[in-house]
Amino acid sequence: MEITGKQLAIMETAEQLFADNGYDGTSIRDIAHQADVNVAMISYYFGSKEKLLQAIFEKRTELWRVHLESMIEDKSRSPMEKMFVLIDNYMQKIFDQSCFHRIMAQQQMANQDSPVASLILDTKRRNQDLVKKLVQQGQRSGDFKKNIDVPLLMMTMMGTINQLITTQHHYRELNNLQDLDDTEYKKHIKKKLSTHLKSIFKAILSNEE
Amino acid sequence: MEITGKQLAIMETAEQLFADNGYDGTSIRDIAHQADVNVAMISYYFGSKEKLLQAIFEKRTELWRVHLESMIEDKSRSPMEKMFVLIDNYMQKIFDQSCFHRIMAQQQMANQDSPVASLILDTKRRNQDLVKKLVQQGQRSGDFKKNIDVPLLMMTMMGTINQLITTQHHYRELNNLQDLDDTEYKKHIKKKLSTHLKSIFKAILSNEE
DNA sequence: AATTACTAAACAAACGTTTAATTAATTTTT
DNA sequence: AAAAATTAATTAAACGTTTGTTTAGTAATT
Repeated sequence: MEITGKQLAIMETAEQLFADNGYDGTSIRDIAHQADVNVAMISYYFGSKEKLLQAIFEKRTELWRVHLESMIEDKSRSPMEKMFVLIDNYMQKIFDQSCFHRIMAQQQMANQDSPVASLILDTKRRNQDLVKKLVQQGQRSGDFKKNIDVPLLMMTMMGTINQLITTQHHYRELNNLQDLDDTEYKKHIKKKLSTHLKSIFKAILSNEE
Repeated sequence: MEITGKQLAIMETAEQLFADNGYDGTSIRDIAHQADVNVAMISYYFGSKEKLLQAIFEKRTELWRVHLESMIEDKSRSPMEKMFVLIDNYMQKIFDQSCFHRIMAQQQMANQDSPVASLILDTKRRNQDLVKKLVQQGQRSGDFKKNIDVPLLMMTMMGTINQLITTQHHYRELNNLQDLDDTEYKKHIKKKLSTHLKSIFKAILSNEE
């Protein structure tokens, strides 16, 4: 099924509204109005509200996987370098798709099983396996320590970035950065966060005494 | 206003349902049914659905503040020890009130200003100020490094714990820990997380080369 | 006797979805 | 290439539920 302009407009509008007001806090009429389409078009194109959410998830999770796999198998970088690339890639992805990421955060918080819930779990499982592979590479080459808790490491990376993305508006106010414009602010916080995470990873992973 | 048994039942039920299904995903009738009270009682006692949420927030944020303040002024502990106590206290609090914490997470994710939104922001600002104070103590005594980004440090602590709490059910499955019973599992993960966070904090804060 | 706690029923508004009718685009037939 | 037939896109209105809240009346407590 090819995606027309109108379908894309619906999906993008829905993404923003779901992120800001939650899935249940957003009505079909809200979306239709903001995307400037008739209410019936959403059922017509996607079938239902939930299937619209699914469509958004499928579109967003499509490309991410392949990217990660090839990066890990890259022979030209050291394990620690790869880990740093991973951090920057993950950050970039989430900054670029912050609305979608916020939807994902609220969906995985909900304690109910839905089509998207299992989609999220699958993605996470795959990602964790890949990172585990990368950690093992580093351990074999002697670059990394022996006892690494991969799930906890992932939790720190994802959790820290997540915390920043989900509470951006708070962070800015808490640190008196309102005078910076949006792009300036984003650049600033990205640089800071990247350095921060890398130093944490180095401290946890690195074998130097 | 004193809280009767029935009001408490409503608040506790609401807390769990809000956490599991989201605020908008939970209806007044859901709460009334599960708490075994008449639908009208919720409006009668709390005024509205939103005021019920506010009541839950006020009850939960009441005691936390005083506790933190006295802990930081404690002269018998070193700055690093205090930081470790802070980590354990924060973890304990969130584990004990995981439902409430999940509600808070979804509320601070929403990009809209509500009574609870400003309540959250206030609490965060206060907490961050207190931690900043503690960091300065450590810097004056020479225990901590000079350049510490307090907001980022907080983000890592809260983010990591948050990530664990909001995705507990995932974590358990991802690490094949289903055979452990609930209390056993909680004990296990708490111990792990505590060590993990402390080693991160030590790496970031400590002045030893 | 008067206030408080509680209930079942009703309220209007909003919800996601469907229907039936109309317009636009595409394909088939002349 | 023009006309007719067919399919797809779009609309306004209506559907039946569910939503949060209120009302008017009853039972319990003070």
